[in-house]
Amino acid sequence: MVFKKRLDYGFNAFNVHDVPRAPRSMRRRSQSKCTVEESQFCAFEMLASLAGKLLQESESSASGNASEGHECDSIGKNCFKQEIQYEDKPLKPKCFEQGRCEASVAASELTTENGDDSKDFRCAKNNAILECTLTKTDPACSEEINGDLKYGSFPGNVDGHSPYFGESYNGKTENAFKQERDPTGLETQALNIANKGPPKDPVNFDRVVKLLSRRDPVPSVPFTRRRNDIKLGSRDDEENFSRLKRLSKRFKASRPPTHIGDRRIRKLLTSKYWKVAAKLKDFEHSRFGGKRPLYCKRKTYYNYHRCQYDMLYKQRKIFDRKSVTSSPEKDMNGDKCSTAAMSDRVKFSIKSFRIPELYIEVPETATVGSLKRTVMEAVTALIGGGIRVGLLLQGKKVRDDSRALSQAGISCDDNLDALGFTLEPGPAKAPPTMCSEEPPLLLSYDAALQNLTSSLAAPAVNTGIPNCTPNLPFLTNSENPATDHEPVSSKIDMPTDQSLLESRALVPVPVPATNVEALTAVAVNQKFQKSELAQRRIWRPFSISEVEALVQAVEEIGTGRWRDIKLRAFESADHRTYVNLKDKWKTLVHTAKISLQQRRGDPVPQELLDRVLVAHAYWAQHQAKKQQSKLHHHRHGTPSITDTTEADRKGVARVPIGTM
DNA sequence: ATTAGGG
DNA sequence: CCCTAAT
Repeated sequence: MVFKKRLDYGFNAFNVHDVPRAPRSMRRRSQSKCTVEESQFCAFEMLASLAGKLLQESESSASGNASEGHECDSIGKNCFKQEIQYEDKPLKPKCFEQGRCEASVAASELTTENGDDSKDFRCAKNNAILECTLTKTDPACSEEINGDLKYGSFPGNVDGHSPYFGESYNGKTENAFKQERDPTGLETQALNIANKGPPKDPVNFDRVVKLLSRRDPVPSVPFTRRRNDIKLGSRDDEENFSRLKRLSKRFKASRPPTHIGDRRIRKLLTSKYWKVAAKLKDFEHSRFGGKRPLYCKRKTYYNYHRCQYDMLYKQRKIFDRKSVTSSPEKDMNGDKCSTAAMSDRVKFSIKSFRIPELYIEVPETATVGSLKRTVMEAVTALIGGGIRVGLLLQGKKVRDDSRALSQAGISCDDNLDALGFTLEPGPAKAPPTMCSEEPPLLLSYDAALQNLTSSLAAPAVNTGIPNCTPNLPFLTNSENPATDHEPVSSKIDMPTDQSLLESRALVPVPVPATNVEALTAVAVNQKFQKSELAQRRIWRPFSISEVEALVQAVEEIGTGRWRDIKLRAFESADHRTYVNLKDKWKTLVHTAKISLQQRRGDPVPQELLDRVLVAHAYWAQHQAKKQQSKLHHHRHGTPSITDTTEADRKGVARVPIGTM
C-alpha cells in the first residue's frame, strides 16, 4: 500500500472561511435557477461526466499526457480533486462495503465546452456543497459504511462555511490513506462513485444517498450573525437543522419515504423533554490552524465509531528521556527530532480529545446545576468506567500490543504525525451489539444513548467527578489552553456579537474536572430513544436590537403579515422564522402589558415596549377597520374607501407616531 | 405556505 | 418554542 502525502495544490491551503460570500440576493437568484433536486442530479452527472472525461483522457493519452499531472494548472478550468480515505482497506471498490470509506470530491471551475457540463457546474456551484452519504448497514455488527462525496465549487463560490471543503474527516482519518489528484485513482474512484449512484436510477439512488446541500449561512445585515462554524459540527446544531429542514422540504418529492422528515420528527418531540445535542465544539479546527476539517458530519460521522467514544488525539514529539507525561508547552515548537533521533525513546503528548456526542436525559424542570451534574456524571460514567486506548498508525489500528514501537514503525520520525489515538469505552461499558434494522444513522446513536442512559440509571455513578481525573491520567491535558492555541482561533471560534450571545445557549458546558474542552448535553425524548431524531429548536432570546427591528417592522408593516416582516427585517436571520417573530411579538405585547415587576429575563427597554403597545393598538384598530370594510363590501358590493390594503403592502401605512 | 391562537 | 387549525 502506498501512502501518499497530501498534496497541496494551493487551494488546499485556501481557507474557506475567509472567502467572502456573494451578496445574499445574488446567491438567492442563482439558487432559484437550480433547485436542489436538480443539483442532486447535476452533481452526479457532473461527477459521471468527469469520470468519463478522465477516463477518456487516460485512454487517449496512455503514454502519459504531460498535462495530466497538472490538470489543474494547465487546463486551468478543470480542477478536480478527489480524496479517498479509508481506514483499513486498500484502494478498491470494495471499500464501499467494508470498513469505512470517505471520499470527497471537490470540483473547481468545472467549466467545459460541453454544455451539459456547464450546466452541471452551474448547479453544483449554486449549491456550494453537496454532500452525499452512502450508507449501508452491516447486519453482522451494525457497522456502517460511509462514502461521503462532497462537491464543492471553487473558487469564489466556496461556501465559506463548508468545512468539508477540500478535506474530509471522519475522526480517525487524519492519518488515513489519502489519495488525491491521482489521475488513475481518481478515475477509478470517480467511476466507482458514479456507478454507485447513477443518475439513471434516481429513486434507487436516493435510497442510499443522503444529500444535503449546505446553504450559505452567512447572513448580512441586519443582525449579522456570522455563523459560528463550529456549529456546523454540532448536531444540527439547530441551524443545520433548520437548514436541513428547508432543504428537506424541497426534497420532498424525491425523498424516499423512509426519510424521516423534520416535520414528523418534530411532532414526536414533546415539550417535556429537550433533546440537547451533545457534542463537543470542535476546537480542533482553530487549534490546528483550520487545517483540520471540521467535525461536521456528526451523524454520519458517528457511524464510523460504533459508539466508541472516539477522542481526538494529537501527539507531539517530545524528547524527554525521563518521563512520558506531558510537558507540552515546551515541545510545541520543538521539533528536535533530529537531535532526539538518537534517543530510543519517544514521548507523546496528547493535545486534546473530545467526546463526539453525549446524550443524557433530563426533565425540563431540571436546574442548570443539575444538568451540569448530570453531564458530569455521564462523562464520568462513560470514561470513568474504563476505557481503552486505541492506537492508530497511518489510520490503521495497531492491535498488537506486544509489538515494540519500533517494530510497529513508531519512532521518532515524521511518522509520529501519522500516529493517532482513540479512546473507547472499556469492555465493561462496551455497548451491546446492535443489530438493528434502523437506519444506520441512528444506530450508533441509539447505542450511545443506551450506553449512557444505562449508565445514568446506575446510581453507582454518582458525583464521581473527582474520580474522573485520576482515572484518566492520560487524558489530562496540562497545557494551558490559552497559550496552547495556535495563532489561529479567530474567525471560527470568535463568533461576532450576536452569534456569541445566541450560541451561548448551545455552547458546551465545560466540565471542570475533566479535560473535556466543551460539552453540550441534551435531554432526550423517550421517543427519541426509539431512534427518532428530533430536535427542538434551541432557545434564542431576542436581542434588544432584534426587538427593535421587530418593533420597527411591525410599525411599518403591521401585525398579521409576519412573512413580510421577516423578509424585511430578518431576511438574513436564518434562525428567525415568521412564526418566531409572531411569537416574539406576542410576548412583547404581553410583556408590555404587565407590570414591570412581573417581567422577566433581560429587560426590554420601556421605550420599545411602549412602541409595541402603540403599534399593537394601532394595527388592531386597523385590522378591525379592514374587517368592517370587508363586511361592508360584502353587504353592499361596493368597494370600501377605507381599504388601505394596497398602501399597506407597500409599506406606506405606518403607525403614526404619537397616535393614541 | 402563512397566519392566528392555544399550550 | 411547539402544535394545530384555518386560510
